[in-house]
Amino acid sequence: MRDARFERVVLRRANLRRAFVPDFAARLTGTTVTDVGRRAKHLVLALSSGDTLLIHLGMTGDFRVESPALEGEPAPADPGTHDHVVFQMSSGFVVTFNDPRRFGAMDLMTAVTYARHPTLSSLGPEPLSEAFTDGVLAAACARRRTALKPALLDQRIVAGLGNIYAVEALHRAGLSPLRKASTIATPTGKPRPTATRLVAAIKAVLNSAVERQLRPEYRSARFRVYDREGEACPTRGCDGRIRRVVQAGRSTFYCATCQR
DNA sequence: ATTGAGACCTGTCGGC
DNA sequence: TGCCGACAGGTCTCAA
Repeated sequence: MRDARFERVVLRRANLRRAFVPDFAARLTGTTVTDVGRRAKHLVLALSSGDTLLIHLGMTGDFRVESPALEGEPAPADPGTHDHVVFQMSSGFVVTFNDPRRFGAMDLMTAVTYARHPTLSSLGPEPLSEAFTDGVLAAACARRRTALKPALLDQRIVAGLGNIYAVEALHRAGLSPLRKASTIATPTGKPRPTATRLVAAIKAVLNSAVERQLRPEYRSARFRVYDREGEACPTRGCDGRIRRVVQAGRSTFYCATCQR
C-alpha cells in the first residue's frame, strides 16, 4: 500500500461502524499512502493529503488483495456479500475490505481530529515494547478497584490485548482473573513479583501468537484455556479443571487450582 | 472518576 | 429437517 495512490474508492455500504465522513471516497481519491503503521488494534495509514485513514478490523474484518493487471483480468470479480469497501490502487492492486459481522471500522481523519482521537490518545503502552514493564503495569493497576482481567482489557492500561490473550496470559502467569488488579502492586504502586510474572506472560503469549500466524501448520492450534470449560487444566502437575465465568460481560476461562 | 451493562452485527452451534 | 435463541468478539455510549 505504501506509495500507492487511491485511484478509485467504492463505498458499497454507507453505514459501517464509525460514521464515514460524507465525502469519504472523494477525499481519499487521488491521495497517496505515505506510511503504513499500527497502534494497538488499529491500522494507521498516513496520506499525502495530511489526513489519516484509521482502520479497525473488528473481529471478522479482512483485506483481500487482487491484481487484475497481473492476472490479465479486466475487472475485479463480483463483490462478495460482505465486501464493504473497494480500493483501486495505482499499483494495479485492488484491495477489498470484507467484514461479515461489521465490527470493523474505517475513519478518515484530519491531522487535528487524529491527534485528539479520544481512544488513541489515551492508549497505554504497546505490550511488546520495552515501555511495557512490570513497573508501568503495576502503577496503572495500583489504584484500580476492578478485577485483574477486566483491567487487562482496558486499552488505557495496555494497548492491544483482547479477551482471548488476556485469558491465556493470566493462566500462563498463574494469576487468578478474579483477584483485584491492585494486588499486583504494593501500596506505593511498585511492582510485586506477580506483576513481573504477568508482564512476561503477556509478552510470551503475544509472541507465540505472532509466531503461530507466521507458521501456517500451527494456525489451527487451539488455546490452552480459552473456550475449554470443563476440560483438564493443561498446567503440568495441576489436577484442576477449567472454569468459565463472566466478567464485565466477557467470558473468562481459568483454573482455580493453579491460578491464585 | 471509575466501573459495568447494553448495544451493535451476523455466522455458528446446540437444543427441541 | 428446521427453526430459534444464545453466544462470540472490540469499543462506544450511557448510567450508576
